[in-house]
Amino acid sequence: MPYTSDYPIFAVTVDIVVLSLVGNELCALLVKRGGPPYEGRWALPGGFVGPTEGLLAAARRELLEETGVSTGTVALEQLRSYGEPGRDPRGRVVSVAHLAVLPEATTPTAGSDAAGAEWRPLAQLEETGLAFDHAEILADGVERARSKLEYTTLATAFVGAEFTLSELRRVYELMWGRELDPGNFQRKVKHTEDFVEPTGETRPSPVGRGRPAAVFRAQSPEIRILARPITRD
Amino acid sequence: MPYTSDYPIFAVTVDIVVLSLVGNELCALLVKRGGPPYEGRWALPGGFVGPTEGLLAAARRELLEETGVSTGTVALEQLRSYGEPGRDPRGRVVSVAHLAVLPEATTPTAGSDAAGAEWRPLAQLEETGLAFDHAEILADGVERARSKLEYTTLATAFVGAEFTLSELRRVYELMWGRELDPGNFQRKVKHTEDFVEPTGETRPSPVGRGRPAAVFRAQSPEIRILARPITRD
DNA sequence: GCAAAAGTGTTCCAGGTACACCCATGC
DNA sequence: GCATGGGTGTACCTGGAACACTTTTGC
Repeated sequence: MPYTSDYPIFAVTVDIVVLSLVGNELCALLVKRGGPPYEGRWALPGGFVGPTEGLLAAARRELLEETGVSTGTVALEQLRSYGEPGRDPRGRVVSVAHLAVLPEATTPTAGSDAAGAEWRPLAQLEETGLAFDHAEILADGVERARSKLEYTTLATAFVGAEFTLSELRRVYELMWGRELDPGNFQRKVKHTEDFVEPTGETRPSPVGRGRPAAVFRAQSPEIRILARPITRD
Repeated sequence: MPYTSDYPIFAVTVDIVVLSLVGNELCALLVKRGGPPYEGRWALPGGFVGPTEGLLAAARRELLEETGVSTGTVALEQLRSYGEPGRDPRGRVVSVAHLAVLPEATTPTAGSDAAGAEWRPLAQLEETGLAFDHAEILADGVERARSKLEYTTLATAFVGAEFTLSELRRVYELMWGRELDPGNFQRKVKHTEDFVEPTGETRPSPVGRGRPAAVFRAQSPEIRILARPITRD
């Protein structure tokens, strides 16, 4: 009985929807629960917020512990909070969910308290496969990411520091499940201010054939609002 | 010492950014704090979430207690959560902020624990006038509302059940601080599906002169996504 | 040369903007 | 009639969609 309070007691956790495109599939970073409740089930990485720790700081710490990712440069933002009574059998727990987007290269390092962390393709998740209300949180995170591709530079968070416009287009195509016209995409992105800038380098096509592609980098490491959106429709 | 826990203890509150257009000014519903901390300062309505109460339910209850508004029909949604350590001198408090929008007609009824609730014009608020971090929360709420006017039917929440298109246009103009072309606004709104529908009535101009305006109602009481946005620029 | 990916040019069209103009009312 | 706000018509322009076409590579 280490903690006492005059107010109704809540525990506060952070859960993180970590998304990446692995191979040609949208994947979430999930951990297999090593103990009850929901032992053996997949869950979002996350954990309790420390008594003197900020919410975003807690999310950064959990992300670091689960993935080993240097979190300074990572796209990480608050998603929303989930606090229905009964969502956690251990007691009244409010979870402040966050959304993170990582480039494909990132390999999860087995975490501290997690039995194992893995990229799991969203297409293969069963409806009831996730612990707690994490399926709902994950769905909300994916929708937020799909939506932010439209009006922010979030797509650059899915690719490495240097990328071709085909790689960037692939992000949109996989996330939206829809093909985009390569020519129009190229022009649109290049003419949108504060989005990408050319490095001057070129890179041969991964399939061998075809003209080498110009290499770009994000104009800014932070995610910014685009002057004109990349429309989804 | 009525409450104990095995996990770090947090208290969870809801705070509500309640916006309305009163006269020709954007106002927030604020309460004057009747006790410490921040005694005598203006604050957002809100309070502790009950042990078995959902977050949205808590926000609804607080809104009802402060304003007497029947909350079934009100535009109310979660905004985001604020949980920096030190934001509340009483201890570690995470606040799940909500955003509500009310029509001008709404009069606040003096609340239970609030010394007094009043519509306060945002333009006249001093930077440091609000308790806690409520100035930041309020600013985030206003920005969310301004943004949601673009791509949802939120504007209808600022006016009564029946309204003219001039009244609706006034919502955009006041919130965005910019005049819109009356003719183009009219056509745009009428041709946007699932936004407004005519009642068949007309209403004389409030200033006496001029052609009477057709009366409309929201196509749906819920706030919906617009097929094509009302652009802000 | 041929296939394929990168990148450019061009045409067409929907929708927004600006603004002229007509309509319906009070005085 | 005149002022005023409601509402429609219209000409112009911008930006996106579709797609033809050129460029640069590997084989």
